[in-house]
Amino acid sequence: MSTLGFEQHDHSNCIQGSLAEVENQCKAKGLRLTPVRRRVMEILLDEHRAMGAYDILDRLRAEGLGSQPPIAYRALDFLVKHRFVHKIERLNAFIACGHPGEWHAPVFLICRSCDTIAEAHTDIAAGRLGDVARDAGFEIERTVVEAEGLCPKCRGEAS
Amino acid sequence: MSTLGFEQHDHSNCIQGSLAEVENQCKAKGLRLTPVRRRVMEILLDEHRAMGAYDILDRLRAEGLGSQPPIAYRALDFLVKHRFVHKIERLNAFIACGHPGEWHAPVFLICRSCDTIAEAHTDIAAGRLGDVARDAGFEIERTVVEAEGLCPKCRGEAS
DNA sequence: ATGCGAACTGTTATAAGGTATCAATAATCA
DNA sequence: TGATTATTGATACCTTATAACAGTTCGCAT
Repeated sequence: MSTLGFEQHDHSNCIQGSLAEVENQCKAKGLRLTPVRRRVMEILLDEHRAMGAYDILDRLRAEGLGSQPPIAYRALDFLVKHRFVHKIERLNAFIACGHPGEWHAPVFLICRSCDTIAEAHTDIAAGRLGDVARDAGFEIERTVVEAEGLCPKCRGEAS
Repeated sequence: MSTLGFEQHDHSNCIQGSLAEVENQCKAKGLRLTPVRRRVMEILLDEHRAMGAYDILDRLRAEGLGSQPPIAYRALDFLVKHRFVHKIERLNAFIACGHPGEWHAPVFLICRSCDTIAEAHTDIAAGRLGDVARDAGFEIERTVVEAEGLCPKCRGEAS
């Protein structure tokens, strides 16, 4: 189990590292990290928060990289498909993955107060969810696991 | 742990029972189960599947119970708030709860082939998700746990 | 190097999901 | 009964997402 997101970190380093990792993964798998896709990845890494597709599109538009919804959605589809980016279903928003490319079933902890999102990894399908699926004879292909609540910082302030 | 949804059952009985349960819960808690709210609950019980808000609105409209989006969304907000109905975030759709009113954190198993959805209950926050949250110092208030894959029936057919 | 198929981009149009606002009405209770 | 609150009705609007098709670029086999 590992968690990222509520701690401080060297962000410029994290951007470079993640981007390099995405590039490596693409090279290794023969995927095309085109300028739009690369830029969407960079934007999400840079902002380090969940962004709506139209927020991303606004930034692309400002940079002359495309101004219509399909441009952003197609890039996001690619990045999500290859697990470089995750979609937060609860928020209809997208966030850069903390472990790009590695196989994992992510778990998100969403703070309703400060909107920070932590991404954790644990073999959730081996836990209760796995029990439930096994019991029902259900074969899991993808999971959406999101918890909403208060992060450590906001918990402290609320009390 | 309990699962409902991939088995056959006496549906008219299940509708009556659930509706009676909702009525009881409302009476007990002093909630107003108005005609629109009651009808939305009935529609969802009747269809026994995840429905979009606009699907529900179409049925309300046909019955003269309101024709504009807020009518449906307000009724759904009420039903979701009091846990008589759940929202499936992955599908932007709503489904009648299998255990109306009881406290629970639902888990959904969504079949991508036949669109059937099973609702299971397990104390998921006490499992891996709980571990992750505890580790991060995060206080969980709500959870979204949805698995996509193949139900027993479609698994059999696919092989 | 050239031509072919597949993948990607650009563009238009539109579908689907959801909310803000304010006026009118109905229920609750002092 | 009158004040208060919850609910409904209606208009307008915003956000999120996709379909469809034409044009372009890429990668590869000849």
